[in-house]
Amino acid sequence: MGISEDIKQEKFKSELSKAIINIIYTNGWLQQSQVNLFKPHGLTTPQYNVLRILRGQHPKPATINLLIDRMLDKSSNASRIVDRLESKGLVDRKQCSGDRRAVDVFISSRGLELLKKIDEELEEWESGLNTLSETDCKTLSDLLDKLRSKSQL
Amino acid sequence: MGISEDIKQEKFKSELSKAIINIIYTNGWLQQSQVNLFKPHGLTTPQYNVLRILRGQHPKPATINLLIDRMLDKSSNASRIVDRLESKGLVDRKQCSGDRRAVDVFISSRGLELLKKIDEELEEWESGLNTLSETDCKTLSDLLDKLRSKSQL
DNA sequence: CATGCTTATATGTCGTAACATATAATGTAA
DNA sequence: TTACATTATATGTTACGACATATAAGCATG
Repeated sequence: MGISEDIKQEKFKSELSKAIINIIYTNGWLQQSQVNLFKPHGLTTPQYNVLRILRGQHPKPATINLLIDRMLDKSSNASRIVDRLESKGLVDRKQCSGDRRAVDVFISSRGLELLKKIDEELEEWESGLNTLSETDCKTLSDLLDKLRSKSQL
Repeated sequence: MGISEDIKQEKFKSELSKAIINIIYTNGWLQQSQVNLFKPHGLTTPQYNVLRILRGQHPKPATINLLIDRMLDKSSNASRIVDRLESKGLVDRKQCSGDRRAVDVFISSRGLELLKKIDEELEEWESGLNTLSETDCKTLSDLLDKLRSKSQL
């Protein structure tokens, strides 16, 4: 049971090409299982990530700019993601006192509760992923680092 | 230069958690560099993938259903992706003779030319990624397979 | 053949990424 | 202080994934 069976492709152009396809496929597999975890709680992955950043700041607020900085995929859509969290009552938005251009975003108590519940499930989820030893994990991380290192892209 | 520096996070909950974040980050890094390659040619990644499937069938057509089957991320949006390829003159759509519900999609000669050009660039791109040995690539693929194996997700 | 089920495709909605532009507040330099 | 650039956020557009529904054609069973 490897990538070959999973995507029903026997031959690959090279070992590198196979490894790259495997990274992309494994990423999809990971993301999908997280989506399945968030969905019953009415959250998307980006919404969960924003909530987590806000909890990291709690009880201090975060500006939209701070959210953009911290979101791994730095998009300029933080504003709309906060819109949706706000309409679900998971965050509050107030005009920033110091800078009237900026907006202070706070996680609400409902947001904190939801996050707590989800994070317990995430904990279980990760402990279900026990197929790799510590050494395996380190090797995997090192190889990924190496793949990205000093290549001319 | 590893994932720690890249995402500016020193501590991770576990080696597994670090490896997972590394997979997601590396995936983004790979996807982005492919997007940069396709963009000058006016193609998105899904559009490129559909074109490649069509070339695999050439000179036979593919139905929308076949495209859905082969697209790694099996969405039901093949129809709209073909719309966009058609409006760029890269594919042709004809009603299927045998089954009037189905549609035969063909890659056009312009589509074939474009794909040829892009694939030369992809070749160069992959050969720029020469930081991993054959053995490294195999180990990496094996570890990813192992991560996905018989876990209870 | 008529009825109903299934299949192939298309279309509509929502949330998102990526990108461009708009607006208002702030900072700066003459 | 006025004019201009910059910053923070919001909004608009396009393409997409995921999902639901619509429509038309084929199939199957009576």
